Amino acid sequence: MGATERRKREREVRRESAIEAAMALYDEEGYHALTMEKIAERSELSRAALYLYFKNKDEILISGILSHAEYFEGLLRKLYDNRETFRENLLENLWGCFENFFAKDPAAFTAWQYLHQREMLSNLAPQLRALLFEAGVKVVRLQHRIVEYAVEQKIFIQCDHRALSEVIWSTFLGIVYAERSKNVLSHKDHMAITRDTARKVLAQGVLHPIDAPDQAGDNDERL
Amino acid sequence: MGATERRKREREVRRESAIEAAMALYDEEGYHALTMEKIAERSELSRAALYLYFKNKDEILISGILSHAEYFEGLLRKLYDNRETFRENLLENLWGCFENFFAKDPAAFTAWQYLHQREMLSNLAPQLRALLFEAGVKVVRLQHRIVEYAVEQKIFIQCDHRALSEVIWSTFLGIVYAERSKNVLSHKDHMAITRDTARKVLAQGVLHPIDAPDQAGDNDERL
Amino acid sequence: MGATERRKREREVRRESAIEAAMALYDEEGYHALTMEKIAERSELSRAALYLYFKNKDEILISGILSHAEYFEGLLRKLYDNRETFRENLLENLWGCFENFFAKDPAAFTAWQYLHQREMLSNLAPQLRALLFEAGVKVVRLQHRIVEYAVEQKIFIQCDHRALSEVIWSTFLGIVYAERSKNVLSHKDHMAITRDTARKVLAQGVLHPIDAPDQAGDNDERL
Amino acid sequence: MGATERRKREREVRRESAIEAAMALYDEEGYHALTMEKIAERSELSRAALYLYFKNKDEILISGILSHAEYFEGLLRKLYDNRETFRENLLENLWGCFENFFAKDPAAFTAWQYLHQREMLSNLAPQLRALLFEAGVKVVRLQHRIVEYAVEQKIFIQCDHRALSEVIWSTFLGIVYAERSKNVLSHKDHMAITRDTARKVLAQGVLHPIDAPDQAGDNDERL
DNA sequence: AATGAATGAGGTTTCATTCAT
DNA sequence: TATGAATGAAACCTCATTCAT
Repeated sequence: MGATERRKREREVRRESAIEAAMALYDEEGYHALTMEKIAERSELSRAALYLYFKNKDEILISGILSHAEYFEGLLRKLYDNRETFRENLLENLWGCFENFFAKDPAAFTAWQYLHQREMLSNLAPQLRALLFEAGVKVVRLQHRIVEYAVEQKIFIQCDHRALSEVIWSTFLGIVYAERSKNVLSHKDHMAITRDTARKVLAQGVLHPIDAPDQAGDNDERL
Repeated sequence: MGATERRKREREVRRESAIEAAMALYDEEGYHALTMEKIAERSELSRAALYLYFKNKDEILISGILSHAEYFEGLLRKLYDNRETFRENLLENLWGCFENFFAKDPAAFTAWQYLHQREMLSNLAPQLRALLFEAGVKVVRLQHRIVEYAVEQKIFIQCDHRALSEVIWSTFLGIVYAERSKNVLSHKDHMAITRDTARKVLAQGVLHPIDAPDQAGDNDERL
Repeated sequence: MGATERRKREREVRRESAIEAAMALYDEEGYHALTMEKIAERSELSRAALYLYFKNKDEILISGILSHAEYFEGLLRKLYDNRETFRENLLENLWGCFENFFAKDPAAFTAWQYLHQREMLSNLAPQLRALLFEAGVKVVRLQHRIVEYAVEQKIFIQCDHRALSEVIWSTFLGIVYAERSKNVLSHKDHMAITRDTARKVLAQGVLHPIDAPDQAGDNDERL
Repeated sequence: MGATERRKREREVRRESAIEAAMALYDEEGYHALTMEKIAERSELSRAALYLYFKNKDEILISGILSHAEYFEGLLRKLYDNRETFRENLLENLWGCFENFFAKDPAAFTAWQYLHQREMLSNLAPQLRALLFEAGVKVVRLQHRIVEYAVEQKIFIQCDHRALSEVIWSTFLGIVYAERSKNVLSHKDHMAITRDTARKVLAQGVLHPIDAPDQAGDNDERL
């Protein structure tokens, strides 16, 4: 029994190490350069062993993504459950969820988004596609409900709440992608400024102008 | 002479058709599923013929991307050259450039952004990487200069112009990526609303509040 | 343990069989007709399996050549170490080394010489080129030292020892090449006579005529 | 008529330039790296044009070789016809023929020998093989007859004349091959010494020692 | 449970040769 | 006569996955 337990634990450890390896490789070289051999080497497992823990290559990446998504879902749920407490800070905190989601594992974040793209989903095995899809729906719904509340409460500007929800997410997503291609011009140190600017711009654009006169000057404090 | 001319024209046509095929396939199945065989089949050329027009697979995609980028650069340059005319409409028009860039060939737009990602650039042949990089630098610089002007002229909010430039671009980029993954939840018809909302939010967030009291109400008209 | 050992042995056997196949094919059809498919077929391995044992095509051939070269080096070293014992028989024994080197694996001998040609070396992957080059330098040096000793000791004629060394080798090499093109005219049975004649001529040309009067008559016995 | 003549001449010029290109490439990169494209480029003809002058790739090389062989045959024939005049100088002059054959076009010489190898001959189209074979037989026969005469006349040592003929040729051939692989160790300037040594050794080994006492000292003058 | 070995399927690229003009 | 264009055939190599042990 103790032995069975230990076995299970060990199994989990190895699964985890495979996932980590896959994610790191995805981050460094991209999806199309991911090979079982590299994953095996990096995780110090044999290539064949990977098939003991995962049905196929995609499952490795997707396993990692899904557990990461659960974490994200947890963050959003907590925010939603306490929506009444946060009120004016809802945008700030939603943005914080995204940052958190990203910061915890940037590669998993990117992979999550990457695999959700139409053309990637369509290439996946149906079963994996379904899993990913479901997870996506869950977090999007949750996020929409948060924004819906904020719009109803006139905390955010008045408009279609789903659209607004997408816009907030997109702003964050765009920043991440832009950073991902910014050996092109900007400097590392510039990224922090960019993100900050994004938050500011978004706050000014999204938050309902309760006290119009104050707006311009106060932005920093609100978000 | 006519013959030589016709030959050249035909050659161009076939190059074009290969590029189109590659782009369409990229759009449908993603970079990693792109094969010479599929490109050949789709463009009704033989696999070997493709090598008459391009040195290798990546060059096909990148050729398409670069000519598309030139178009984009043209748009931005025109905007920059006429920046004094546009003034208050600079944001609207910059966003319009992005929309235009995207609308003209969504697949090429996506490929452009995709290949600019760190891990993709690093996997490219050095020569192709250089081409792509250069093209990227050009448009980014141009865009930065436009925003720089708008910030100086107090048309946009006061802040680091490069950061603001990235934010505007990121917002658009994020929208595109979000749409690209939205079999997940939203409907086609919803996308229009989302984009519109993005423009609105961005305008409110970016444009300098000249007449603070009017601001909230006027946004719709301005952008 | 036994299993690991057996695995290793099996691995060695298959490597060997691939090398043999490659060498036989080289012998029959020449370097430029060598293909992985043929090697695979002949060695009863799959094409992919060959890549388990060797990095690429050339490595197969060169592996065979190098181990063959080591054998040759061993022969030369033994001769050099016992040079004082052999003395008058040094030429005979040097020639014997060549014969031995050749006889043990004629195809490997030919391949060795073939790949050492300028134009072939320059087409090889740098790493393989280096290996081959090194091996070449080793045996040439050793051979030069043997001849150097014989010249110093006035066993061979007085002249630049490196040049003389080359000449002895060249005579043997030339015979091999000539035989290799002698479906042209001669008969198999004629080759033995030719080789014998070569030895005789070389002995008469190279050995120092200590007792001039005896020389002509004694040659046969000496070599 | 003049026109026809001119055409023919032009044709010949282009054939020649193709052959030269092929030979130069063979020399620089080896047989297996020879491509029609490279030949075309170097000879400033189009790839298709090459097929107007030659039936296939091998024919280009072989055409060059054959005309070169005719030159060699001429040299040998002259030597044979004047054998009675040359007598003691027969070896020297035979060696001279070889040197001449080689010096006039080293690449063609090497190609000649290379294609005569068993495995190369067997890969050639039958018709080309026949041509090459015939040419080979011609020169070998001639050379054998020269040596036969010298043996009969007791100018050369007494032994099977065909074997001796091969040995002389082999010595020269071996030198050429050895030089061809001598980036390995020796220096350019060393080659002259080597060749000279070869001549000396061969002379001492082959010429009949008419006046035994003189032999050792006189070698240099005789050859 | 674990893994070294094996491989079929498939990818990119090259090239001798043909053909339409 | 000359050639740009085209391609079938084949080469090298890779990799996800299976299998025997």
